[in-house]
Amino acid sequence: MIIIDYKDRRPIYEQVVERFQELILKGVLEPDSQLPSVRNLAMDLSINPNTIQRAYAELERQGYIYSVKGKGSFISDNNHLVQCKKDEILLEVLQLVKEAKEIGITKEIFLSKVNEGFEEEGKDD
Amino acid sequence: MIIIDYKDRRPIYEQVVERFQELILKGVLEPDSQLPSVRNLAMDLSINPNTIQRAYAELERQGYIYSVKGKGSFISDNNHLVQCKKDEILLEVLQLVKEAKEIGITKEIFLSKVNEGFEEEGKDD
Amino acid sequence: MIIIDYKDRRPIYEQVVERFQELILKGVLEPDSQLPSVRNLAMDLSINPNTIQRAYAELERQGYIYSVKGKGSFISDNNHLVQCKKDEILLEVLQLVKEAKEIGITKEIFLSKVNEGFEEEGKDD
Amino acid sequence: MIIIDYKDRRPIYEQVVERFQELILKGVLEPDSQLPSVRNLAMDLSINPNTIQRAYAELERQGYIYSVKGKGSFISDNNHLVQCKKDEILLEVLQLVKEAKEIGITKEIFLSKVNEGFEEEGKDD
DNA sequence: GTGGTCTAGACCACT
DNA sequence: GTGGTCTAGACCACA
Repeated sequence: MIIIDYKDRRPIYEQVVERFQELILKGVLEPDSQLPSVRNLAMDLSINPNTIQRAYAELERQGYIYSVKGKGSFISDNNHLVQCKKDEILLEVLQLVKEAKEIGITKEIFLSKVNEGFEEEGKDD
Repeated sequence: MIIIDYKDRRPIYEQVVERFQELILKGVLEPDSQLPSVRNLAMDLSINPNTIQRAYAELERQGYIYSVKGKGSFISDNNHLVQCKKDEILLEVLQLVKEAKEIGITKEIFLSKVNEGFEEEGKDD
Repeated sequence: MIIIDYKDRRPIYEQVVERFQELILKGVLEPDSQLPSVRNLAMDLSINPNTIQRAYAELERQGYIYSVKGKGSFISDNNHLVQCKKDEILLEVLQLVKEAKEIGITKEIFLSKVNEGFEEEGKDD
Repeated sequence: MIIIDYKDRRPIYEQVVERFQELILKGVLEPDSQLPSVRNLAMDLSINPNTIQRAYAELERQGYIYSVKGKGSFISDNNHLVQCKKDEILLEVLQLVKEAKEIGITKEIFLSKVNEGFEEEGKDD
C-alpha cells in the first residue's frame, strides 16, 4: 500500500505522509479505522520507527489522523479535508493557466489538453 | 531583476536558476546576450559567489545558457527551450486533471476555473 | 454523564478525572453518594478497567472522592474543594492579566472582554 | 536566556519553543536577527541537537522563525503573530470568566482580581 | 501492546 | 560552518 522510492529526492517521511493523504482523501482508508502501528509499518517498510513516527505526527498536525497513546492512530473524518484539497487544486489550475499564458500557450491548446485528461474516463488508477 | 527571498524554503541557487529561466523563456534576456559575471552578480545580491556559480552551472546543464572560457556566460537560443517548457506545462495540465478527477472535481468546475484564468487578460505580470 | 473524546490528545484517565471534578464541584454529584464501580463504569464506556482505576485513584489523591474497602467509592464533601477551585481560578486570572499586559493588551480591552463574558447570563451550560 | 526545567512534565522541545515564542512576541528578539545555531544552543543547554532541531522546526511551522539551509535560523516579522496571540489571550479570558461564573465567583470578586493584576505596574519581568 | 520523547552519531545539501 | 534527514536504541506514559 505504501511504497518508498529511494531515488526520490524528497525525504522518506514526506513520501509516507503524501501516500496516506492520497489514500485518506480518496476514501480508501475509512474514518476511524486504525492505521498500522508505528513499529509494524516501520518493519514492513524496513525503515526506522522514528521516521514513521514523524510522518504520523505530520499527518496528525494536518488533521488527517488522530493518535491515542496506548491505543494507536486512527483516520480522521475527511469531509473538511476533501474540500480543502479541492480548493488547493483549483488554485493550482489558476497558477498553471497563468504560466501557460505567459509562455504563449493558447486557450485552445490548453483546453484540448484538459479535455484529453477528462476523456480517459476509466483510467482512475 | 533577481530577487532573493530568504524566507523561501528553497535553496538560493534554485531561486536564482528559476528566475533566470523565467527571464529567458519570456524573452526578456535575448539570445547571445551576456549574463552578469559570477562575481558581480554575487556582489549585487550580497550572496556567496559559489552559490551563483552553482546556479550558472545548473542553467548550463539545462541548456539555458552557455559559457565561453575567459569571456563569460551567454543566453542560449530559447526556441527549443520554450517548446520544452510548453510540453512540460501541458504535461502538468494532464496530471492536475487526473488529481482533480480522483478527488471528485467535475469537468464543469475545472473548466470554469480555467476560463477564469484566461479571462484575466491584462494581468500578465 | 461521562463522555470520552478519543480525538482529544489528553489521556483518557485525565478526561474522566476532569469530568468528575466538574460534576462534583457543580454539586451534580452529592456528597457521600456512591460512584459507579470501576468495573461497571469501564463496561459502560467500553474502556479498560485499569484506566478507570487510575482516574479514581487520582480523584482520591486530590480529595474529590474517598473509597471504602469492600463498599466502593464515594463523593467527598465539596465545600473545601470549591474554595480551592475558586482560589485556583483567581490565580489564573492574575497570570492571564500578566500575560496580557506583557503583550500590550490595555486594561480597557481586557475589561470589556470580561464584561462580555459576564453579560452572557443565560448561557450557563 | 533559555532555561530547561527537567522537573517540568512537558517535553524539552516544547519548553524551548515556548520560551522563544515569549522572547519573540515581547520583541526581545528582533525580526531578521539570527538565532543561535542548532548545534551551539544544544551544547549550551547540554541537550541533543535533534531536540533543538525539533523545537526550531516547530517554531518555523508556526511562523515564528524561518530557516535557511547553510545560513542559519532567523526571527520572522512578528506583527501578525502578536495579533494572533492577543486574540488567543482574549479568548482565554472568556473561557476563564465562564468557569468562574459556573463555580460561583461574582463579577465583583473577578474584577477586583483583574484590577489587582493591572495595578502591579512596574513588575513587568 | 500503543504512541511520544530523547540521545548519539551519521550523512546530505547548502553557503 | 549551517539546517535537515535518518538510524539505532533507549525510556516513559498510557491502555
